[in-house]
Amino acid sequence: MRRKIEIKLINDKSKRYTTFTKRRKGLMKKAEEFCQISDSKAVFISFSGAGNCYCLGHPDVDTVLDCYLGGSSSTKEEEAPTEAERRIGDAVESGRWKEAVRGLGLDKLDQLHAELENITRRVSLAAESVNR
Amino acid sequence: MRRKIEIKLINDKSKRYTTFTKRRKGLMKKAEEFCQISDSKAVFISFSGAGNCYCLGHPDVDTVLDCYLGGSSSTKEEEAPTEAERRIGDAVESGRWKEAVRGLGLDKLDQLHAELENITRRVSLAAESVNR
DNA sequence: ATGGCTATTTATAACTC
DNA sequence: TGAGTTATAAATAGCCA
Repeated sequence: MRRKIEIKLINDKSKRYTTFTKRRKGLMKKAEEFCQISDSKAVFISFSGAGNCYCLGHPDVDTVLDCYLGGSSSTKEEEAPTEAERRIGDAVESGRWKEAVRGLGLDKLDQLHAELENITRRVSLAAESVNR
Repeated sequence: MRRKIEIKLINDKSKRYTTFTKRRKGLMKKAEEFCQISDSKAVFISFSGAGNCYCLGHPDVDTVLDCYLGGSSSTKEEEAPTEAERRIGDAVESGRWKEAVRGLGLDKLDQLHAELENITRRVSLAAESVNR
């Protein structure tokens, strides 16, 4: 069935798009795992032939691009939250995030589940290391 | 020999670095193949813990970054999510929610910790009850 | 297009030197 | 450390519903 293929441009348009989609999904999954497992700053951005943009970044796209482009904002501290940070912070404080979670699909929930276990562990560790 | 592993931060530093190197190589190989086979504009950039930068781009890094930075509003997902889904989905994908969490006080963290255990349990239960 | 389904290929975790 | 080895897990090319 499956055969080894040569890595060169696929000429057939529909086959190329199918492969683009399948491989992009695999690549982004691997990139996410890579970030979670090694805590590396990383970014992946891809444009389809139709011009659609697919991207992911850890801790986020802009932070990694800042590092790459030489920006000084590479070291994020607790000062000056971005719009996104403020938004999430508000959501956490108000409890509205619970509403949002209800709307997520299974794949997003899986992803969130994994992240939650990570952050739960991290929060526990951080809490233990604090004098109180 | 090889066993299935859970995707979470590897705590052991040397093991983490080994995995970082191996997975980064695999990822970059796949990214190159992806670009060659589908002629997608794509870029991958990663920073090691030591700050070393590894990157690749097709047709080249700067071209893709120009598309991303100057380009139109990026469609991160192909579906049409609700505002809530988009907000949380974006936060999960980018990892920015982790930044927001860092700004919370101890009492808020305690509260969040409890909520996380709840939602984690709920997600597990929901996942188990779904046919897949 | 979209989403499975294998038969294979490919990536890689654990191990060794 | 870094560079192989190998047994296993994961990705995916070609099909088809």
